Amino acid sequence: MDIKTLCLGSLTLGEASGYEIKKLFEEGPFAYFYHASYGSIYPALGELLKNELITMREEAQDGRPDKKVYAITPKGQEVLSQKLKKVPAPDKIRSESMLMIFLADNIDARQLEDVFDGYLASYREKLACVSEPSDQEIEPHCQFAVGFGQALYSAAITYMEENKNLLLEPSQQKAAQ
Amino acid sequence: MDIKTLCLGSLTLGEASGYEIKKLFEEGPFAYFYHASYGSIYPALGELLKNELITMREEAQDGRPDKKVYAITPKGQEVLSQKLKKVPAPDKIRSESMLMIFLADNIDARQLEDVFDGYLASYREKLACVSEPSDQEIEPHCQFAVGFGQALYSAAITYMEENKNLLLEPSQQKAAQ
DNA sequence: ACCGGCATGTAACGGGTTACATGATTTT
DNA sequence: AAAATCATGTAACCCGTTACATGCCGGT
Repeated sequence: MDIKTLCLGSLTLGEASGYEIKKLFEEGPFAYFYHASYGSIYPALGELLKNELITMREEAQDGRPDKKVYAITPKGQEVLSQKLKKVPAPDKIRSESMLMIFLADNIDARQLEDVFDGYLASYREKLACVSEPSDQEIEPHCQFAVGFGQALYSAAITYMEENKNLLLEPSQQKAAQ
Repeated sequence: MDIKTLCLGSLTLGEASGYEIKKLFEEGPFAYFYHASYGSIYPALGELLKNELITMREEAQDGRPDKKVYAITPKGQEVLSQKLKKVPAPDKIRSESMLMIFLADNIDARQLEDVFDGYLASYREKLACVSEPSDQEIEPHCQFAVGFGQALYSAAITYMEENKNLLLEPSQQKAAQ
């Protein structure tokens, strides 16, 4: 499952430009399960267009640069359906923040607190972003995805708030076993 | 933060072989925030050894192949501390399962249910794995990491169980807004 | 005057995965 | 007899990120 599939999939939700697709997975409520940079999205759209899996229409905007609006074709729909037929690969996560917390012995307390606070702040931001009411009507399965993100972020925030002491208390009291 | 840093960091927890490091991030309680394959770990260890950031000792075992046990050197400790000084990059997640759920319109109900069930099962497995009591004494910050994983997995499982209907009910009843 | 947001792209570089190769031993 | 686990390693390949390049418009 590569970025081409991601772009194709995004376009089943409606027309969009490369810029908009990027925002969807960088800032939007769906940022928690996938993301991609311009350097992969624009070339992907180029190839999809070449293979006629999508169409492109240039749209002039006032006060802003033109944009290229892409839409999926029937052929693209078919290819997408085919690509989605295989079993999904297991999740791949890479969290440097958690790695640093895990390796906390090797960093000083000051920095550890910075990492912790930054991580917590990032979750609060993500939660806020995923929680802001959308203007559009949301389909049930998108609602499911959004709610899933909310649930995860909330759990993370709560846990971090309640267990900060485990990490940052100088007197490392241990729970009696 | 690359796999070399990961290996170096792992070795601050104690000596280990490449095989053991892989298991730590593939099966162990820390599988949720990072992982790496042999194809990256073995070369990484090779380079670290070449740079004298780690040492290697071959250990014969009965009934099993020999293994190469690596340990971090003072120089390695220094390099690690240095590498951990920068601000951690934001988390990178790639969940094909959630992407498929998000694109549920493009797959048939039967497969969607398979994806859902598989995803839920994988979370249950992970939770079980992260919850099994360790034989070793755990440092507070490792405890924090383990607890974090538990909290996230639990939240995911609960959410999925309670909202399966959002995704799989044929009668897509919507909540009144 | 400058910065941030909108908008599209490219090219080099690197990093890691996948697949292959090998082999002993234990479990089924 | 086959499959799974332990154990190490290599090499090709590919995908994606980073950084660069460009430019307009609106707000401060």
